[in-house]
Amino acid sequence: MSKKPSIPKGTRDFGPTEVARRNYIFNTIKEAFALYGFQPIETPSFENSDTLMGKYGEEGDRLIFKILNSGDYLSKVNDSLYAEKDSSKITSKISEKALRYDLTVPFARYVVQHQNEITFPFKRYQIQPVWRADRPQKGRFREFFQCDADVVGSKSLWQEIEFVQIYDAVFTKLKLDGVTIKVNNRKILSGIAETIGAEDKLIDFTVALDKLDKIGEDGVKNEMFSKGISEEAILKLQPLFSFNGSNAENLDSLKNMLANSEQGLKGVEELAFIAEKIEKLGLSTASLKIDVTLARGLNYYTGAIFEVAAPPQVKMGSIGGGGRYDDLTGIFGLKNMSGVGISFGLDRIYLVLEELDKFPKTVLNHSKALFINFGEAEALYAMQAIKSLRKKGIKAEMYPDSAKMGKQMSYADKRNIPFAVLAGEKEMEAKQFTFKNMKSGEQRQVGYTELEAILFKD
RNA sequence: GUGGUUGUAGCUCAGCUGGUUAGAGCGCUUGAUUGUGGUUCAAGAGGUCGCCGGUUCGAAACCGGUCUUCCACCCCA
Repeated sequence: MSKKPSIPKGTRDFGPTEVARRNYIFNTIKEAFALYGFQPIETPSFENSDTLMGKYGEEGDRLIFKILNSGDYLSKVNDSLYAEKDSSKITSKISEKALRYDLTVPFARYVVQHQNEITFPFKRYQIQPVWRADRPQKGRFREFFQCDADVVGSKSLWQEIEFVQIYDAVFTKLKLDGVTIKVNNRKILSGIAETIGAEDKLIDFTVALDKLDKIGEDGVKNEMFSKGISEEAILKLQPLFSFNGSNAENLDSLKNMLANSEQGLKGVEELAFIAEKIEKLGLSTASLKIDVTLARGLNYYTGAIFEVAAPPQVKMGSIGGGGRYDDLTGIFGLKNMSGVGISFGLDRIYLVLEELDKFPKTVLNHSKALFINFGEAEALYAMQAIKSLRKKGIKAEMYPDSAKMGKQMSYADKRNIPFAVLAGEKEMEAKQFTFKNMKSGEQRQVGYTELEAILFKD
């Protein structure tokens, strides 16, 4: 027992069924990305620490996995620094690389580094694992996959519209009906903060507002108050708590509320553009909902903010998110490069599809036929047939050992291989095969041509 | 990082307020059935009770630590 090996907290092994199902999701997303004109790139699993550190806030820095330097890394730490026992100061001395925390910042780094080779607007997608030194929880892992698509180099709001359509297309294809694509705009949030005179508290304000679903109206107000937002300012927010009309109605109320904020009105206008065009284009199974409390996510969003909520019957955090960031590459020295992107949370989508039993039954690929092994001469006879079948693209295999027949048959049974093929002395003499349907138990003798025909058809 | 929770056979789990040889179902192996799996029947293998330490005449059970699981908070996909 104690010798049993294990894997680190928050990581998982994937068996054949899980891999098949994950690939099914990956492929669906990839096809959609490609269909909308995105091309794949990949970046290293680890980056230089200074590329990542400071990009996700203080909390983010804590959650980044740092990679210890090679060699005698402690030699660079002088005695006084060591004596101070300040972990963050020492970290920068003993670790210069870190595992990537998301795909957006490495992408920004990529764009800046390759700006002269890239044709803008640049549309890329990227499906790779990311790592967070978080404490695991439902749908939260320390290693998980993100599937991102981003466009840089265009300010057009049509990109936002494209992304809403991609979300709809992917979840429709996955048969996951009833997802809600929530959309908000950072300019609206800033506008509200401006209107109530709490501009300097924008982050605290948005973080608290984002919790409305969870802690309710009073909870949000209390949290804002405890963060130093005045009671008077909180009173002005009252209209926000009764936003349950249609998108158009909500936009109207926002317009009134933000009448004195230029940037707030700009945000309303942007949202209205997106909502109106989506309404005219139509969505298949998803719905678009304006949600002014949507604020979560990274601080670099400057325009649209997206978040996708799973169908209400499953309890799961967001299964996708994204937004526009006018100055993402600015942190790496490339100005005026607007970007907008979305992300699919593969691992969570998996959990949701599993819970709702939405995976197709045929996702797992297995052999069509198992040839029973009766000994060296018979195995060669079988292998010749298998070789021909494989040339036709028919998946077939032979049991590798000349084991007892019962064992070979039960192997076929357990692996859900639908047909068994038996060829011993008698069949070899007659140039035939005994072909058995594992489900019905029927069996009969056939020649190779017929064998191939049946297997090809089924 | 904070609070709670979980760990017993390959898997899912029983195991009383501390008491002698730790159980069940499923799975596995073998046989009934030397060219036939799924059903049935019979027999069998498999556990230093997560790990380390402590209390006790005696610990799977109680205490401490540690790792792990799951959940909530912070934060996030």
